[in-house]
Amino acid sequence: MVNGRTPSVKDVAAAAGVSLGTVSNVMNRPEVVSPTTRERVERAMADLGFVRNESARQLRAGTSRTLAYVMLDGSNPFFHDVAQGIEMAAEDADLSLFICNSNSRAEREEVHLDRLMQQRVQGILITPVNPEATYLDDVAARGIPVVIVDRVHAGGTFCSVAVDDILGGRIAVEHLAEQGHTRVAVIGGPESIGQVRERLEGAREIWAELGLPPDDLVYLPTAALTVAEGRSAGERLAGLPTRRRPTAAFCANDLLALGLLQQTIGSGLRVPDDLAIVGFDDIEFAAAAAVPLTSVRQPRQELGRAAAHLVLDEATNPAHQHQQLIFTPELVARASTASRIRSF
Amino acid sequence: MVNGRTPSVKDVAAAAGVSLGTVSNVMNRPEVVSPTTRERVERAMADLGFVRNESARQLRAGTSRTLAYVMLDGSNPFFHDVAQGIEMAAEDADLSLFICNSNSRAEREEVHLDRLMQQRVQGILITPVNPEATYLDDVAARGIPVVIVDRVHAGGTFCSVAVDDILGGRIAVEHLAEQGHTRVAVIGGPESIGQVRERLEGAREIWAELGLPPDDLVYLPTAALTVAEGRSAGERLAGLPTRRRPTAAFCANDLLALGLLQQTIGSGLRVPDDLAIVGFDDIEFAAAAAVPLTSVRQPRQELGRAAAHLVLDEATNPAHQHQQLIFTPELVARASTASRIRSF
DNA sequence: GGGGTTCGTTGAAATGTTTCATACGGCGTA
DNA sequence: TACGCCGTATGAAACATTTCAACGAACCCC
Repeated sequence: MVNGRTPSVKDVAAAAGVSLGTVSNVMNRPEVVSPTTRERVERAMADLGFVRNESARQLRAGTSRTLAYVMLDGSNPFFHDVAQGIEMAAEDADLSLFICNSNSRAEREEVHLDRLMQQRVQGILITPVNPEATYLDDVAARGIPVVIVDRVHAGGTFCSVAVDDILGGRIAVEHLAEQGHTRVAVIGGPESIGQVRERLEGAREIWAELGLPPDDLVYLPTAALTVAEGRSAGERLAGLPTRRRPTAAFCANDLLALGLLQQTIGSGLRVPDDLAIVGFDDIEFAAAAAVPLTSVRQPRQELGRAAAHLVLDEATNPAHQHQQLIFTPELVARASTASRIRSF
Repeated sequence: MVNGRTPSVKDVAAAAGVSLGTVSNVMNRPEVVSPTTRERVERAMADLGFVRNESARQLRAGTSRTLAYVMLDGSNPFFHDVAQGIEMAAEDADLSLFICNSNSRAEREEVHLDRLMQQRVQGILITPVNPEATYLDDVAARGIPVVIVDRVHAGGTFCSVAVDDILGGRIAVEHLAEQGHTRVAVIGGPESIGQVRERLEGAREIWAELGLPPDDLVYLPTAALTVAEGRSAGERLAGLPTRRRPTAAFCANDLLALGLLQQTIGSGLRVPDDLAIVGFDDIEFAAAAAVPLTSVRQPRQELGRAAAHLVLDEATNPAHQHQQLIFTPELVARASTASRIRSF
């Protein structure tokens, strides 16, 4: 403790009667220092309550021990599962993970990136508001490895890890068609979000391939991917004339689907009998809904883990090559789409 | 950019034809430098792509621009809402927030704290595995402000922000009793978690005060506060002989309640008619459940915000006094406990 | 025209660590 | 005995920034 100031290596060295360099060696190359002095130094550190100053270490070493993840929406559990995957990989590499949340606002994202660059983080994982934003290129240009998570960068100038969202949309709607639905709602928005665009696109693709009339795939746009917007979409759905009303809905994510589910049941309709519902992401709460939700599963933690490995490779391997990892989504069928023709 | 190295103030100074100190002034005291030189320096910074090195700044200044929150369970949305409250307060103070997750493991918590001390964060907010752990005292002893979130420290040597969990347990069970329930399950665990202990304690207290027989308050312990454990508790509940089976359940948090809700509905029983359910925390998914969940609301974001203010006060105000802030929980009644005697 | 004041800029010191070339002492070998 | 070697320990330099005392120039007032 000494006179109020937090002790430095210098204080430890003085207390142990050795030089600065030796104290540093005890911390970084314990094998080169003799057991007796090492013990003496360690005791001095304990006595003084010495804590290494990471800023000084980093300044000298030029490298930090942190990774960062800038997530798109902190209120969506999906991103926390991704973060957990990153965290595990970071832990294995003995790194800390700095988690930021842009809340889907580009200017917030930019502020975070700026700070992270100042911190000289080893690498940045990001689910960007817009993967083509030029400030992402600026970050990469400064030599900081950047990996896009849950999106693909058109230019291919970053690594990226994503799920095939078009395929995800396809299998969701194909599943509904297989259950005999011939009038289906697709719910999601805003279309400025790439994931949304592609999931809807996949839905339309397969609908056309199945030879079903385009008008029977009803698009209900939403302003965000939230539970509240899901409820509101449910109200609009209920307001449609019976002849036009879909018997099934594909939502662009699980939050929407949960909101829709709630609104539907609350208004006295039955799921799946009156309305079948498919979500996307397969967050934990999807399975836990009162009517367990059919959903398109993304390998959430795996996504994060893979992204972390890519960013570390770029940071440490001079021969690193950018790659675009695409995972395959998988339909998890649950009660919310249980067949209406069960006895067949 | 220059020769591969990232440019420093020195490079900027050379490019702008001024001294080191002037560049620093442009960044930290723009008002003292003349408009023309300032503009010249700013252009040089932009041209070179200069990014201030935060480690060096921090080393010299002795103070970081970060707060940290060590949360107890990253899979519980409650803690993310708390984090969001902290984040907003941090943003107002122009600080970054470092979020860590101990996953309820004390050794992980200790590792995080160690790293945060090395980073010289301005303050640490923590929902600890055990508020009496000695390593928390060690952190405080090194002069880093520590605030306990969602728990109260017995010794009162830290600030803390919490909700009155005993009261929360009381109002939950009182609500059920008011609805006419005379046999109630209380579900939660492990009891090593202080929040759980107190919520159960409050339940027992009010039960006794209402003069109801202790045996009719049935305790079902769980191994964790998760959805899966909630389901498992539901199975045990269903397995009880009809005469002994409670008509209502109070769960120590919403995840348990959601699991219980799902299991109950899945097994063909109706909520609230066959089983009324009260949760705790009032996370967003509580309202969004297919049968909207009655829950004891904690002011989640407010908790985080208040904690952040306390930690900042301790960091900056020499006259700081430790305080224990206790918020009052509030019952939010929804369909999962809608009265069985509605027509009265 | 000299003394004082203000404004803008400078240069050096200081922060806590790591690294690296160097020094030292003891020991085995020629 | 001289030499080289090995295992340890040392001290100084370097990292990028901030801060602060000091300095020069311009200006104002008697």
